[in-house]
Amino acid sequence: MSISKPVMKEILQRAKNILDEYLNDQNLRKTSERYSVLEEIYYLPQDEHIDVETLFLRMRNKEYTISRATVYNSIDLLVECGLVVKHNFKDKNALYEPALTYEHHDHLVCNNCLKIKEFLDPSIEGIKKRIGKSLSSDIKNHSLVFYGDCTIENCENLKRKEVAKD
Amino acid sequence: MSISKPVMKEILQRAKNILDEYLNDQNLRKTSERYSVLEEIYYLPQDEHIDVETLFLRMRNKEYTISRATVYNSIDLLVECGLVVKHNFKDKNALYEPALTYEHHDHLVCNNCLKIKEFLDPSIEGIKKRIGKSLSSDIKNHSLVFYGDCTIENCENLKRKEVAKD
DNA sequence: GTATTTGCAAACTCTTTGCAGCTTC
DNA sequence: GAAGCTGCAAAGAGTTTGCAAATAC
Repeated sequence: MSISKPVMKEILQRAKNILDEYLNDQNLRKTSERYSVLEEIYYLPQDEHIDVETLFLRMRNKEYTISRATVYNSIDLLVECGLVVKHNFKDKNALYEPALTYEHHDHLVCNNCLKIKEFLDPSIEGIKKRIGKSLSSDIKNHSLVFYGDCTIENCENLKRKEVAKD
Repeated sequence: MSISKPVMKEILQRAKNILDEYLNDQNLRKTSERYSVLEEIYYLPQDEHIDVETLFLRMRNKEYTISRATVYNSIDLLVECGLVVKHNFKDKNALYEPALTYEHHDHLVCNNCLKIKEFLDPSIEGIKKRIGKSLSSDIKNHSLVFYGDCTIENCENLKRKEVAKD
């Protein structure tokens, strides 16, 4: 399920090529910031998603001297050209992940520890087809999120701790 | 598919009873604001969803003298006790709808006119069961949203208009 | 009567905007 | 060199918080 480093590099290269092409087509400039943000997001391990602030701080702690505004701008551009996926999970900031790395997948969020797991179930495609037909829509993409309680593992109940009053 | 007025009243009454019970159980107070917000949300026609600001203004334009903060508080409480559902559609404010009125359903958002349609497809339950088992989670609820382009009707391309530069 | 809830305004968080200076083409 | 992009700080939008006054129990 996880991806080896050489394969990872290859995927990142593919992503950069797509970005090249997109920037060319749209007559936009190839700034180093745009490629850095792309890289940073593509280096995320599976099951990990990142918000703008964390990404900004992480890049600042490295050699980059990027600004928050540029992170926002670049990330929007990457979402637009389909290289990055944006998620709006319930009661969380917007979270981002690479679009090309892992097969298309959906998400399960634990109500207690807030951990996010990924899964894949092909029958969602059937629903998509049926509904697209019956509601006259050319369905381009979807977001499927399950919310539940971990039944095994050390689920930490972060949320409950937060809410606890004493 | 739509609900007659007498049935509507009955559903609202049922919602109020559940709220009564919840407030009793939690030792919270039965304030008129909480019931007014519930009512206002339950009066929404099908396919309509409301955000906090619109709800606040709508109530202010009626006989109510509710504050924004109270709308936020009440609505959170109603979500907690399961009477109201909160949605985080892509690039939209949080939107709310009644939980008891129509059968559980999912949503299709048009990428262009931003209209929201509702649909029902039972096979989502199968996916839920399978994934809950394989990822060891007691899945309580889900959010399924399709994003597409209307293929018929007068789809107004609101979004494209907004983005247009000339 | 006491504790909770409300209303208001101020604070906070996340995101966008305006603009001078820098970079890409 | 012109247009686009960046960085910064300030502004905006949506939401939360603190506190005095009002209300439920």
